[in-house]
Amino acid sequence: MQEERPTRSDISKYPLPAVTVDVVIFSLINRTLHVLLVQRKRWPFEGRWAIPGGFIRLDESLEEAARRELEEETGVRDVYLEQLYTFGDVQRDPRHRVISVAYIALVRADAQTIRVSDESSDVRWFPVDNLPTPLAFDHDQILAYALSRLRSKLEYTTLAFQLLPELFSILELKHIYEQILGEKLDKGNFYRKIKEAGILEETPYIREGRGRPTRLWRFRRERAGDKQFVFRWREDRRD
Amino acid sequence: MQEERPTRSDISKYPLPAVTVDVVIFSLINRTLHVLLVQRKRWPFEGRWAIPGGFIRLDESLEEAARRELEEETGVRDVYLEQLYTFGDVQRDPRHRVISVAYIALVRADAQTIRVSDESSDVRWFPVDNLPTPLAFDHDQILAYALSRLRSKLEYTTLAFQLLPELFSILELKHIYEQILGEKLDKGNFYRKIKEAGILEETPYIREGRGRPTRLWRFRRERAGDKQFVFRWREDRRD
DNA sequence: GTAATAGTGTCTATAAGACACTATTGA
DNA sequence: TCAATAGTGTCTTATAGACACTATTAC
Repeated sequence: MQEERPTRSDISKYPLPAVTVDVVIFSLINRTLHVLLVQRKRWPFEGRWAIPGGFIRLDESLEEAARRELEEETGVRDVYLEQLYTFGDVQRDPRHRVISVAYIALVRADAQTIRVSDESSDVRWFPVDNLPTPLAFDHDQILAYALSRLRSKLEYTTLAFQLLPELFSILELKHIYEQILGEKLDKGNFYRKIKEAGILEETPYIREGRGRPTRLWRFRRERAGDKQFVFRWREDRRD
Repeated sequence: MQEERPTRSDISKYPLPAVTVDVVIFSLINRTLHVLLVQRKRWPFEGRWAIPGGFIRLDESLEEAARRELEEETGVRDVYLEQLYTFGDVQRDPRHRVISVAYIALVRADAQTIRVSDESSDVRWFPVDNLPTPLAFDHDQILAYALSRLRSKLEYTTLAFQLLPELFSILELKHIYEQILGEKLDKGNFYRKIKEAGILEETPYIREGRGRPTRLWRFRRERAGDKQFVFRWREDRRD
């Protein structure tokens, strides 16, 4: 397929790749981090599970395409959405040259309803530590990268709040951090640090449970946008 | 342009966007951070400066395309290259729908030679704090993002070494950090921290200058890959 | 009382920042 | 000698981590 390098003025003369948007959708289900996958009906990789996605339309931006996919799969709007990476190996789709712009979405616990599209035979949430591997295409790689990005961003952003309901206890928040980071955190240090950060707002609500009732808190959105906010747990991060 | 959502099986029936790879090429020239820009010959944005880039070929991966662009513009191979972000707003190119996968490249000081292609009337290095704005397309935005990524990654990676020659003094390294971070660093603290990090290897070489001669060091590549290496200067980063 | 969960206090080791000091060259 | 640049030492303060302790509920 050797050819003269096309200039920007004669786009239409040259063969074009297809562009898809794939969305790795995370949510917390039963206090465990899950990811939404769809099962493929058709060749190639029929029967295998895949990250939901689809072709981009010419009249929508990449992020609009990602939001559309997300809503088609989960019926959810207004979620946290972030571009992850663009995957473009020549052979990643056996049919055509397909370049995939991958996004990460965080869906609030319990907010989601799942729809099954006509392209996939099933749609299901999987715990991230028990995935139906191997996935279709290069989706194992995409998902692994999404998880690693999630872990590292958790340490210096308020991303964890995107997974929680409006009101939550501090120990629930700690539990999310432990889920995503995959390690135990010290309770006292967590209390200290989250309170010093000043990003939580106390509410008058109390939730009763088995032991001592727990205070509920709310995320202070206005503070999260402050320039200096960092909530770091470990020093050894590298994206 | 409403249409039925295409499935992965009938790619060819639907209109496709074009995909380009743009490479933001940084280098240190006279101890100052510069970026390589090309001046456009043709409509649109003729006369304006732009980030070098070009269309992707169907037989090369995204990174291969970026390396090819880089070599076409600078003649340089074996440089640090990292995918930055994919820009896909509908109206970013007035002629067609064009999706651009942007890369960052770091070219060693003094290694580069510039070539002028037939598409641009001029190619030139610009100091990052004195750019010929506005640039063509959405390239102001791409460049601003590239700079911010460079700044934040500098704090937790060994990226700065990619800009230095094989042998360098510790104060030269400090100078790069200051250039990219845009702030002064304490000399004593810099010496302490860089030495404790264990990523520099002393060489027997000494360079003479105006004042006291200075010891030259080498970057220990093997240590840079170690799992725990971090070289952080500030705590307030956010990508 | 005990089990269960929520929440606080405190000690210590380490790292960051400020900044003063010493060292080695050329003119 | 001084100017110029290279390099070291030390004090203070902020923070992370470990971990023991107290608090409030149901039974």
